[in-house]
Amino acid sequence: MNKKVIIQTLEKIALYMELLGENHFKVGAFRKAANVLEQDPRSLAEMDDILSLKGIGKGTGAVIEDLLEKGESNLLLELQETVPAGMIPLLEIPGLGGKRIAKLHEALGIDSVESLKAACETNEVSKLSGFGKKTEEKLLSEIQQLSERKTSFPLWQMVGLVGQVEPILDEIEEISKYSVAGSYRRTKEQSSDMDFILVTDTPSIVRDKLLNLLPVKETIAAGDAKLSVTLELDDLIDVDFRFVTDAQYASALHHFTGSKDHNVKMRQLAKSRGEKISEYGVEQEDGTVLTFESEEDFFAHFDLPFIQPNLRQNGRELDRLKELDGLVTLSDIRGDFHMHTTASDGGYSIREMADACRARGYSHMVITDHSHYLKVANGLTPERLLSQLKEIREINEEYTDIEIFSGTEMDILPDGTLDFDDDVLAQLDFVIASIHSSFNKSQEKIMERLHSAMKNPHVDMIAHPTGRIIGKREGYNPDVPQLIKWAAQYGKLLELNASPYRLDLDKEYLEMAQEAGVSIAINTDAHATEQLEVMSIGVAYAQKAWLKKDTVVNTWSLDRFKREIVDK
DNA sequence: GCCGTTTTCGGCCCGACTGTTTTCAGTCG
Repeated sequence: MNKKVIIQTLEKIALYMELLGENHFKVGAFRKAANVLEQDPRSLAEMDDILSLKGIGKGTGAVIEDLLEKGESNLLLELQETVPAGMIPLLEIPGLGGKRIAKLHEALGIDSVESLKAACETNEVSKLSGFGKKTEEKLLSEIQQLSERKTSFPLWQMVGLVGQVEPILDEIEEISKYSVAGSYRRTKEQSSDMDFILVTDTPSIVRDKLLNLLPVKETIAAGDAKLSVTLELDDLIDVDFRFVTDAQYASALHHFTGSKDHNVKMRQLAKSRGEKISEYGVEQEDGTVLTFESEEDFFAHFDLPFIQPNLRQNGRELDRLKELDGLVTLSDIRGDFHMHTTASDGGYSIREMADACRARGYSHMVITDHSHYLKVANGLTPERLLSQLKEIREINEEYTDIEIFSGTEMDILPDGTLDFDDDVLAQLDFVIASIHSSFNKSQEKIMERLHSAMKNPHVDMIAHPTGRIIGKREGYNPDVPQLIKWAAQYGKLLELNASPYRLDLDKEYLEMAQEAGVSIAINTDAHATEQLEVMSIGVAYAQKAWLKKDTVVNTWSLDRFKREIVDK
């Protein structure tokens, strides 16, 4: 038995109970128990006190004991007999929750999306009390859209979608100030929708202008406090606009930035002090509502330091306040060690990349074009690489304010060999090894390839270690914990690729790597000068993983980088 | 279902909006 199975079982039980219309606190209790296990860093074998953890009681404890003893849960088996599995997707239909689904099941025997569709079409649903004609029509249209609509948007896509809305907000003069909120503001890998806080004294005017100016496909809700719409941007996406006054802005921004768990924690804290947090401010015991100039002031009111949006995750950030000061920040970054030039598939010359890095105030950088195996990217042959090295040495002489190192992003070939011989690698300052081919081989094979790169004394770093493209492809599924062990053993760096397409390694693994004493390099993998800017996304993501300044190689001084990496 | 340094019962974060109702339940974030 492993912890994942227990967590999944508890979550499944919650799901089935929800479908039965069970009390949502009861449903929540199972979810909470799953969450408690998930948040506990220990493995199952290390947890001798599992049944006495806060949040795990008689009911959830019995499920865990069942699983430990026989590998299955009686409760889940019973639920699965009562509730047809086809009902689970019903929860994805907007407007349907546990109560209504339970009612549909009980009254009309609805047990799947298909049977719900049929019941709507024969107008049986609108005959039920609590359901009406409008609801029936809405359900039909939602079912129609169910398969067509995307439910999550990767960060790289969100950057573009948010960028399509903001210029329209800039146009509306009645909006004095605005900010994007929600999971996008928290640098989440994927978001399901977009949230904006708008400051205005005339919400109804702003609402009407938004409805006119935006590509609205459907209006979900339109009140004086909020407007919810489905927009037809590059994709169909739901967007929430909240209208607040200037005084309410900080509280609203905090509230709608979330995460939900973070907010729950903050509210519990407020409650323990006799206060009440809402999106409009902090209500005192005498009923007066305090508002704040900024989120900083809001946190300060609770004697807390500013907790930046990307750290507002599962609520445990409130227990890690001591770590806040030591986290890596963008201003700590002194260099970028993975970028391409026109020599392979980049868009700019060495000089242009160097000037862009100087403009960012970096003290050092590494040029790392692809190696010859990667034909599609015009990878460099050994000859071209060595001639580039000469060129870099010469250009480097011209600059006094930045040190340009010569490197490569070398392919690890499908058979596990490396794309350059040791005598070539020995001449370079910095060697990245990456997998760009044969993704679909067994994990064992992939690990053999990675191990062969790790063992090579000239290799300094493994780039984008899992090969994932967020929301598009999984990558090559390496055994990352093992990779981290090797990195510690052989003294190699692992990359946090800062591209919003990648964010690879994942934050969970970054935390594990830091724990194991492995140093991380945050790199943009820039193929153009403007892509050097995604460093800020990389750093924000590193903070989500609680990476300390010293863990991140990019914060090291030029001297230390030379000593511990280049001259190693 | 879980929890308790006011509690072993009665809370559990809080508010907006809609549709179906005649004052509110359900859903959502």
